[in-house]
Amino acid sequence: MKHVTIKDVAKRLNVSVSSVSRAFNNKYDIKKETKELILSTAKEMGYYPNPIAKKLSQNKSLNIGVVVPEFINEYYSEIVIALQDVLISKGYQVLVMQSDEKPELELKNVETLIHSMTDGLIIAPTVGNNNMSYYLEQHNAGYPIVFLNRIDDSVAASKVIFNNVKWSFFATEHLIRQGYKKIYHLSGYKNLSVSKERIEGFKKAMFKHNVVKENYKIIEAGLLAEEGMEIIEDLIYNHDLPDAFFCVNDMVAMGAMKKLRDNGYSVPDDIAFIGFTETRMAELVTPQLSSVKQPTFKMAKAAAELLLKRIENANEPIETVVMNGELNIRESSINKALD
Amino acid sequence: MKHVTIKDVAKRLNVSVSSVSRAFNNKYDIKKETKELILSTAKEMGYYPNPIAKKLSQNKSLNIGVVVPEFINEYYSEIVIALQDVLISKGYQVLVMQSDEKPELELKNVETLIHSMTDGLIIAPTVGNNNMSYYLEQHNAGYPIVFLNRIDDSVAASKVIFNNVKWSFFATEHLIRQGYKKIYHLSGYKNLSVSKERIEGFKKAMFKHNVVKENYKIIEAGLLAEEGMEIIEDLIYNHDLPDAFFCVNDMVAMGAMKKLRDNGYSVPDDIAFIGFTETRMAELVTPQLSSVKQPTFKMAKAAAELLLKRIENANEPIETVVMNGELNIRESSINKALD
DNA sequence: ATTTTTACCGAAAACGTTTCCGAAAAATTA
DNA sequence: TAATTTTTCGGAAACGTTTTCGGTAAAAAT
Repeated sequence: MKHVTIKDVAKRLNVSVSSVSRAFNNKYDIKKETKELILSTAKEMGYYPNPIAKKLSQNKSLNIGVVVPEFINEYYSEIVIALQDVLISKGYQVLVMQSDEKPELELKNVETLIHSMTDGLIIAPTVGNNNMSYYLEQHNAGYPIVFLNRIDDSVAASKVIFNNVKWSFFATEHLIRQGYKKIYHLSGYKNLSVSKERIEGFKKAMFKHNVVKENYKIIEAGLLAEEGMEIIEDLIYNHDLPDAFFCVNDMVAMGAMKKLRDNGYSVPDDIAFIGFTETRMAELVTPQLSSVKQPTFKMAKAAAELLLKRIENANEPIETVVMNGELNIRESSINKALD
Repeated sequence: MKHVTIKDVAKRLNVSVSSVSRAFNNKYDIKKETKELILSTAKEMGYYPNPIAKKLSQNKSLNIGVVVPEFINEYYSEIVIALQDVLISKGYQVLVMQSDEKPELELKNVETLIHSMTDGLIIAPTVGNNNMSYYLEQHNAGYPIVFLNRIDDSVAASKVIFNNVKWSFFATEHLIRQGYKKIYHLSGYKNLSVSKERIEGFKKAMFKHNVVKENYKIIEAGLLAEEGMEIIEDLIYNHDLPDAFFCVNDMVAMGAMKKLRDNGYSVPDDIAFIGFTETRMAELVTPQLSSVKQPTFKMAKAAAELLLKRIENANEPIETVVMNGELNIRESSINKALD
């Protein structure tokens, strides 16, 4: 596997390497005919510029780091795919790493990526945000970072977030309007900013509609189907079931629904459900699950573009993009008694 | 963002750059004390070797290309995650690209990866395997490639495949043993090798148990839930429903089950189901879906290791690894009439 | 005491590009 | 025709490493 280099094609044509370089990056002065001659014989010789040499010479890695908590679930898979779409089309390579919801691993990954000379970083931080000070330090030292989700509004860096408060408010209000009186929220880990925000939206709806304290409850479940199932087991054991559940995400909702069905309850006739961060499975389960759809692709695209702007111009002002979603009402939250 | 280079630390200590290099790659002769001195002041100065320069100098990119049809579904997400696990731990970076089941895009991705100087490639080829000759040409020219899934046994290259024939035989036989008389197979795209193999296993079971032609059928569905749903619509319209379905994957099975439930059929009482390539959702749907679990992590690990062996030693003989799975029987395929 | 070996280190070439600088050639102007 | 400008190109430095080669000094062997 001997590779053809720029020198080989220069030698073949008796031109200088600079001319060959010029031919490939139509940037500098070069005669049209020589350029075409160079390009055609280069092609014939099977020459492709070595990107590594290019990176070294230009002091740009054209690599971008991405750190997500996981990408086994649809949400972050879609995020990663969308990020790749945008960044690859701009000539970048994308290095994806998972933090696995572990702050130490996340920090290690970020350090690895920074020391690997990535030109910038997009990160969806995990729960323990002790690392944030390090990230901000790097950010302020001029290393471009864009945050995606899971981040407090106060952080002085570019970020793309979903309006969790607003849409969990809408989701909850929808349950109230359907006539459900007793509504529980199965929340995510409470130190996650998205969990906090969804709790806030839930509470807002309760306050607005004057639901009394006895008729709502916030229970910390987690993000996994199993965690939804466990909570339901407890609630059944304690004879403490509401009319409806608003769940932090679809997986928790599906786990909870499953456990209820297995215990003879019917959804939505006995208990209604609405999820969050819609998955494709929402339409495939019975009953179909109502949920809030997030504009994953748009969010990732925005994050990528924000990052590229900061890479190209270090003085680009920081920016916060807040995205909205849509409420998809399906069978699981429709109160037939309303008709 | 000025980076500390090897020269900076050499200058600071009045040693040569070669000594600093030696200190970092404990390969050549260097006195223990000087090495430690260099390492400690390097750390203090915040020096990290520039991997790009290292790659150029060593003529190794330490990059590995991975091409999968998609990674929005669990299966390839897990594959990618497992590949990354192994390869990153060996010091490689992984560049993942999707072919989106489009042969042209796949070819383009592979070319990009090869020209990006990746040290090797792991690929799960998509349907139109017109590209195979190009891949084999590169392979024979000394570029290390390992194939994963979706590939004919005849291809003279290293590969890791799942024993589809055997396990679809087992899955089908399980349905027969449960007493189902009329069994249809919803297959994947017929030009995909995995589809062909699963069809073969299905047929084998039919022949072994002397099921007559009128009592089985192979219907090309695809790989998506929607495609499973469409087929069911047709079958209902034609009053042509069997006792049981063996589906090419869980998504098709879930789509089909959904459509049947919506039309008043009960699973498994009216019609039984078994899927393939188990997903986490199999346990969350009602009834829980029987399926064949593939050892995703093991398969990816094997592929990564095969590739690394070929990268380290070009004369490493090619190897075919055939993996087995497990049959997970759940509610969807249990015939209550049997008791 | 002399020779030989060993341990350690520096100089410099190499990896394959880009890009600055200056010069030759061509085109334009006077 | 001479002078000036513009176009085109080659030489060489630079990017940050690794690694070969050779050399010196110290240690070991004779």
